[in-house]
Amino acid sequence: MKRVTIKDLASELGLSPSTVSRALNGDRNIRPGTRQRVLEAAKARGYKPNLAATSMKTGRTYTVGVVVPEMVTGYTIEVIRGIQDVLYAKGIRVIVADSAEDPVREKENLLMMERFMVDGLVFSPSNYHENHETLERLIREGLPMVCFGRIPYGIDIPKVVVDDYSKSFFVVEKMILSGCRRICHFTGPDEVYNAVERAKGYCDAMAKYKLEAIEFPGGLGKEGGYAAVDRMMESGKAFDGIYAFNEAVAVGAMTRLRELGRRIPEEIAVAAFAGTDLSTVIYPQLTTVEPPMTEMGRTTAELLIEKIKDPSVESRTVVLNAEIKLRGSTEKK
Amino acid sequence: MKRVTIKDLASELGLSPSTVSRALNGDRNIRPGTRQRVLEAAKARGYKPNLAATSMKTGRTYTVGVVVPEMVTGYTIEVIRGIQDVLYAKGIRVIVADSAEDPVREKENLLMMERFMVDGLVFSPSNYHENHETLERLIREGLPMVCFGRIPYGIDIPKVVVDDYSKSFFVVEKMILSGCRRICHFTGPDEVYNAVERAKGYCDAMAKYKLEAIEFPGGLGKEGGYAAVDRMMESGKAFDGIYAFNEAVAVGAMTRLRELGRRIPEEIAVAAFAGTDLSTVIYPQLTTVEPPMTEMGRTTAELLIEKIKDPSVESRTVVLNAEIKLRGSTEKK
DNA sequence: CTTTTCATGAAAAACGTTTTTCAAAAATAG
DNA sequence: CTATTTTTGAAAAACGTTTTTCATGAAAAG
Repeated sequence: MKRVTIKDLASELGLSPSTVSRALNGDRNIRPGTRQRVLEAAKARGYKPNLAATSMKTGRTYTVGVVVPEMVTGYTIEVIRGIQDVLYAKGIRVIVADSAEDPVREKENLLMMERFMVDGLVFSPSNYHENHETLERLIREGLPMVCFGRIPYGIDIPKVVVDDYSKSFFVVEKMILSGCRRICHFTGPDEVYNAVERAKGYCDAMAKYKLEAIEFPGGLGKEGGYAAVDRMMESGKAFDGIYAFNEAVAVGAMTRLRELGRRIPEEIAVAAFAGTDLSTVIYPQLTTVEPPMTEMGRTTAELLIEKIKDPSVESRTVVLNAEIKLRGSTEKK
Repeated sequence: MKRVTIKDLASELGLSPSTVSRALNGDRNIRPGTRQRVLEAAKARGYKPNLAATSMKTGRTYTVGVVVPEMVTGYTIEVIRGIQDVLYAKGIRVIVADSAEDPVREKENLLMMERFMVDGLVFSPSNYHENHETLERLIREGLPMVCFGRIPYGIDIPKVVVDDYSKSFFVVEKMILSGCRRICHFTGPDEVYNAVERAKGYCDAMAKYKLEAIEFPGGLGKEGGYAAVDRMMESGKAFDGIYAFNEAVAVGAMTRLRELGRRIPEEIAVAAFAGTDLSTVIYPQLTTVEPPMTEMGRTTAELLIEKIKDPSVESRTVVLNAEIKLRGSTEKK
């Protein structure tokens, strides 16, 4: 089942391949009648351009890469869907690779995207300082790149983020206003930009109300949250609230709290940044700060397209609004 | 930052491009010393083959498409990771598109993959009878294709599945043996192959113990499970067990049961097919039948590679073993 | 030595486009 | 009508590979 080429169309219509190419690409140096004939024949014969040939000629591959630190939380998936929405609509192939929170794999992924000759790259680093050389080399060599969510440190690059700091501040403040006094923070890894910002927001909110800020490392996943509860207990201090780096940590914490017979939110309230569907399927439902994931993906893709079209555009940072969703884990009835 | 080509290497080494190509591709008509020199120069100059040019010549794009009915459950993501594991290791680009359970989008996705000139396609249909014409055309035109999980009806194609029927049978039997007598089934959509199989397994298990099989439509998501509980209540019959088509349906059901004050598993036990991480973060933890997702993805990818290499191989069906995980939602302490 | 075989590498064609250059035809101006 | 401009489309080159064909020189055989 051989694919029909531009030459086939040309000989069928008694035209030259160049004329057919012109007609197909909307070049204006062509008689409307001729264009019409070509377009009809193309449709009739089911002509589909050979992307490889087009790539060869134009130097573009019509492919972009997406490298993300993980792919298992609903969070990232939603962002990816947003990216795909925009790019697929433009006929651009999207290749996603997941670094599994491992900088070594992340580097491999970046190099793979380079081998794949992507026209541009969406990158969300596993942490903010690893793989800088690779990153800088790629940018220096002219690969258009946009970051979202987690971002690297000290690199001038377009990015799409939410305001981790102030949203953290506000959600902690809400907890305080609803009666919590001894709130601790289960932090994310130090190497994650957002973790640092969220911790700052927490500390400043506590400071505003002259409350003591206490942190326990919570990591990225539920195991971390689970363990952090134990460390919290061992500290000997009494707490009536936990603000977790993310949803998974919060869920792990809640599991442990339940095992220990603590009632949520009566004895201890729980809130977290970055909620997905998971927040509403657990009980009690989790109070969260929810970034607009799909929109984030869409915006990221648009920024990238902009950058691919004109690599000299300055690196914009788009800050999207995250919504605070108060739910059962902090709201006593 | 121009990319170095085979020609650059050739002129640098005083060889012809063809010789360089030979050396790079392990052709044996070349003196070991020459090959060595070429390989070293390639490494030194950072030569990376232009994939578009290679495609052009070989007719392969080194790209495969993956079309899945949804991408939000951990289920599909894990399978995708398995697929990526295998294909990325072989330098093949993986392009994933999500049909959002919509046959119209699904068709668009299939056509998009065709435009993208994928070398092969992994396909998991949203339901078993839509888009048959497109599917059959693609296969007829020689596109290598493998299905996993959900499968289309009446099409001879390699596939990777688990034994929905017997696993359903066994898990329902376990519920019966642990004391349940009045188990109902929250079914998946009739158009999904697996839903039909799972329902059969349920019915046959009930029949074996001379128990009445009663079904309520549960759909694909938690909303369906939530609503099904209400329909179950309205039926006026008393139930002490729910076997749900999938995890999301079970979770929806459990949410509603909790609202109604029913204790799980004491008053009513719950189990479901296809568990992810979600099963263990809810309370009580959910008894599930867990297909080996990543392995499923890996096997699917291997079958596809086989089919791409030799399109004439017969269509194998690989049945993987799913594990029954008994957890708190059925096990009374 | 000559002839035959073999190893090695050069030359050139090809893949399907896009794009530049150019020539012919048509339209306009004088 | 001729001269000039504009429109239209053909021809050919190019993108970076792979692959086929061919020529050369060296080694082996006679």
